[in-house]
Amino acid sequence: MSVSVINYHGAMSRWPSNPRGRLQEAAMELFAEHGYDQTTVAGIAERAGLTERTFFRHFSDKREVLFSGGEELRAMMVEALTSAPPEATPLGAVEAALSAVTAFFDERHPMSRARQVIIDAHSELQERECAKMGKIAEALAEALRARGVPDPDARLTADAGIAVFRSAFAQWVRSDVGDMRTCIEECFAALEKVIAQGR
Amino acid sequence: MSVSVINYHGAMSRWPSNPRGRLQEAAMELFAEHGYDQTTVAGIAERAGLTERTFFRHFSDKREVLFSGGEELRAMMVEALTSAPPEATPLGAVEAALSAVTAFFDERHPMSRARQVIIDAHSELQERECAKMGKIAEALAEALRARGVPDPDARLTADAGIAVFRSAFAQWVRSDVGDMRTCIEECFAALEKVIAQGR
DNA sequence: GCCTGTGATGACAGAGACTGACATCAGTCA
DNA sequence: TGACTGATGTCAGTCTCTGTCATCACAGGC
Repeated sequence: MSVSVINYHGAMSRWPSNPRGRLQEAAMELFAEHGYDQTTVAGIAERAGLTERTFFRHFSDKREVLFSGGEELRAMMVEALTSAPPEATPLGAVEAALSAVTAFFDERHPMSRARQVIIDAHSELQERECAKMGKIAEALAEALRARGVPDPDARLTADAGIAVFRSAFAQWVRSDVGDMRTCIEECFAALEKVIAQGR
Repeated sequence: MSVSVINYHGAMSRWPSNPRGRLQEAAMELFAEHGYDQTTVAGIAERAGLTERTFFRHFSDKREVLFSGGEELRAMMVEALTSAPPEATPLGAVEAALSAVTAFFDERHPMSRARQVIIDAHSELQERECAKMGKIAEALAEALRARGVPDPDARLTADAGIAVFRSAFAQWVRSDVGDMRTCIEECFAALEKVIAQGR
């Protein structure tokens, strides 16, 4: 293979710059065109002008190419929860964490929708998404514990927040307006309502 | 290979009876002895007196050998939710679903603990467990919709129930008494408390 | 301008998960 | 007795993922 492109140093190089991004782009395209399991890692790498081995240096496995943004999201939420005012209730702190990422989503509405279509079509990918949400919930619970909220309250509040997030995201990704903040507010209110109704 | 055992018809057979159970047992043993990723499917099959190919006829993948009980659990919960009195609140119906499986767990405390040790040691398995919980949540949400609860309430109530279940299970599996009903009741109360505290 | 890392990549081999196709065997039923 | 069925074995093959080593571009010191 012999490719010549301007790399991130502005110099000529045999290798294209931003290999991660190129791999993600190639993967999205191929998953959308032929489906997740009809796409091989070798095929993704080839379209990105790289090799299979290099793919696995950038992503721990085939699914991860669709999910590597998750760490950033988690970090934003944990940061917001941690820096919420000390007098905030556990649920208030979780609300702050959710509010902190609304802009992140609103900026990515079309991409999120395309990505969700792919995920919805393959249970392997749904599994990974579920796991990512679980990791975020665990991180939020840990951040609540650091604020002095004991278990099981910390875990329950974090899980409730993630439940709100999931419902809000489902609503947001289907809608055309793409206002994540409103979706979150509505789902928060709905959760409070169904709990207040009692059992 | 030539094995002679009394099969489930009471007759002599070349094949041991209950191949599924034998595979599950062999897998639990090997996972506990050598760890999940140090154990090969061929190794599990060999200990069960079967072949790798037969393993994959009984379980869709390597992880599933630890999780095939999940469908039973889901069915019990959906059944209980569906047959809850029509006047029950959404949260009340979900509580009925959780109550319906407490005995199931109390009967399996030592086995659940051994299984959890294995799962906690491997993120691949945690991912599958998370996905199974997600499937149950989806099934409960669907059962709530069938009772006339619209989204996002149905989804949120189901997710809240699963959050309670997860916290309760974590508490139960660590405790020595093994009273799942009490754990669920406590976590339910804790959830209601943190939500009532407001944001 | 040369020399020497250092980091990213390619090339290659191999283990292990999983699938498809076909053969075999035990039990069943006509 | 013979055909049928269901569960299994056998074998070949694809794909995911890993370890190892060679190569190349770039950076920094001399």
